[in-house]
Amino acid sequence: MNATPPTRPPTSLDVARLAGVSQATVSYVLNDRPGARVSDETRARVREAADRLGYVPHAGARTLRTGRSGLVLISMEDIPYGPLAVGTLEELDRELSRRGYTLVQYGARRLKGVPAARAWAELRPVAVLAGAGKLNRQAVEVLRSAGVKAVVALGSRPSPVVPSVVLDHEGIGVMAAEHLIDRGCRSLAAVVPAEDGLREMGEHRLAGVQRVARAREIPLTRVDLPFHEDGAAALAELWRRVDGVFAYNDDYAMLLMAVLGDAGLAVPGDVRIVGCDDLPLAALLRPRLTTIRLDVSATPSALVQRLEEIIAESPAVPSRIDPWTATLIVRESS
Amino acid sequence: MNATPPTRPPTSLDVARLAGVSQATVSYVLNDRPGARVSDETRARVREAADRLGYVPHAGARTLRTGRSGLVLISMEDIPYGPLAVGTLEELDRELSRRGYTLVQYGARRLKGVPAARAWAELRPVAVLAGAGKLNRQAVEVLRSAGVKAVVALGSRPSPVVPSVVLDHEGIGVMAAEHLIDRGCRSLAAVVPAEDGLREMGEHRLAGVQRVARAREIPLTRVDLPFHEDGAAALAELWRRVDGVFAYNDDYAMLLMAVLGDAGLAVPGDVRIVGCDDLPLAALLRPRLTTIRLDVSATPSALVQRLEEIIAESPAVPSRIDPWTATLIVRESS
DNA sequence: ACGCGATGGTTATACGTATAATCAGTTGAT
DNA sequence: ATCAACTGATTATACGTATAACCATCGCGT
Repeated sequence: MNATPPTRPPTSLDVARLAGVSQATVSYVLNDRPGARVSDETRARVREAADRLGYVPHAGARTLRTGRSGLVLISMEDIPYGPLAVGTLEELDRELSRRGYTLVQYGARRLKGVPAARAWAELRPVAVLAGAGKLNRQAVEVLRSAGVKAVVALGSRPSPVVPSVVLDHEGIGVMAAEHLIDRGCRSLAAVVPAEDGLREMGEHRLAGVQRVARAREIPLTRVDLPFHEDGAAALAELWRRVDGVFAYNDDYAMLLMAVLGDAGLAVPGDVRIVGCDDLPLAALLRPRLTTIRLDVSATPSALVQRLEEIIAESPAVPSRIDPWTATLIVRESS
Repeated sequence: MNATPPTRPPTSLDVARLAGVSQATVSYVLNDRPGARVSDETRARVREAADRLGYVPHAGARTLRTGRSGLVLISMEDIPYGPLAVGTLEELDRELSRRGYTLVQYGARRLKGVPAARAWAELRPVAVLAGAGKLNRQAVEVLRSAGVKAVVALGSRPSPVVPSVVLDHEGIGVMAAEHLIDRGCRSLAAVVPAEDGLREMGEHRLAGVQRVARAREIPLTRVDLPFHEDGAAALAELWRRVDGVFAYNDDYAMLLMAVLGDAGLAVPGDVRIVGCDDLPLAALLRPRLTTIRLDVSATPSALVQRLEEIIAESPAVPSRIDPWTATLIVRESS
């Protein structure tokens, strides 16, 4: 059954023997170490031997020897999966590997705080990007003492202890609320998704709406909504008491518009609605959906450059990176 | 600026010194090695010392010593991101870590074949799950010779060389086509998304439709569609020539329904439409959308168990795992 | 003839861990 | 009183790599 007998993977010493040189020479050649004096002929012999054996260096042994791993760890759980995040991640990967780093997504979803930090620290990465929620002071300390140069928080709010990539959900809520109030709304509602992965982001967007509503003295109703027809329909009376809704995103906005239509309420006549994400589909609805578009603001190259600065200085003080900008796109639903 | 001076991370030897024992004892205690005879008192002292120092084992050194890494690598690029995949991945992670493995998503998006395999092999993982497209025979050979026990392909078609997790897009196309023809359609169209991440899956779903259409002698038009209103509207005459469309997924189906409505065509009267994914939103449209729902068929625990079998036997012959089952949900649009 | 700087390598070592092999005490059986 | 068996540790080593330090050979100017 087994195609290959369980033979040991070839090492640099095996390559050396086949090429008739010392192991050190193999290392010098394959790493193209500047300053190493090896003849072109020997270089060729070594490369040839490595090829024939299918030699692949042992990353663990290398990090053990050098003390560095070039690994950049990112925990996925706080990343909102969508074309935006996936695309950015892909470019980030490309850019990092161009500079000799290796981007690796390491779940550890169930862990946070020190246990999560210990799991990451085992790999001796050079940088860790993780949700702000799992990077408390002690966790950062664990990473630091394991030699992690850059600890960067990802989250809706900047971390008080380390540099942060801030996904500014609060700003989205602010933008939506100000628009609705400017349009004349005097009683607002804001949707918070009931789904696990979305709720937290919903809370942060809500917080933005809240801030504006309070400042301009407009009543605000929080609506915890599961993504079902029933959930929204059950709140029929609520929709009669408000004249403006921030629906969290376009999907929920479309759900709401369907329900409101069934309930005999006119959009935007009775209720104004704002979504978020600028889904192509949202522009096709009647009325066309007002939404907030998010664009990546920093090029991956700039992001990685900033990361390298952080690696170099490994600052333990907060600073802020804003990876996207929000733009209001006014259509017909508001 | 630097919070901590660049001091070396603590090693098991540091722990040993603080606890007043040998390094070997530390290893025995912290790994709970059965058969190791260490008094409870010493155990406590070692644990205490490890805690105080914030000791975290060096995964690279451990891998070097033991020859195994417990790392399970999965390449993300061929995974269609959505609630289904993300949820499955999360449970997979949980289940694997329960058994002492570490799931890691390693991009290497830009690479395929041998170069990709070399990048993965450096980490000396115990298993690699990657898109069937990047696992040619030589790549598998590289992984094998680097000690990778289980090589598993992910893709729409089973790999001819290794066990595969088959995301059966073709089956989806078959299901949609048979339904439409059974409903009386005599001229079909199938949408293939023009977006990079989706096109390939679209082609496979199309292949399923094609097979059925050919067998039942029904003409079929392939429609390469970007996700814009314009894209679909530009094909206005096309929609008059067909009476059944498989729209690739619910998003495209909704796009189509909007466009067809504007063009004065009735659904399902003039054109029948089938989507896929069973989005909650799709059930709210008028007419309600007929769709295909995908459910994970194998529990993560069963999947991991199968993976462990593969690790144990490391077979180099194809076999097949079907991670989902498809169910047709007939509503009003067909 | 001699030293001397290149040239083209080699030898030796350390990184942190797991584990086989060994050893010093202590206990218990005869 | 003696030896075997057990307890609770220690010593020594190997894993694969990178790199500092060393060494042999050669060409060449004086």
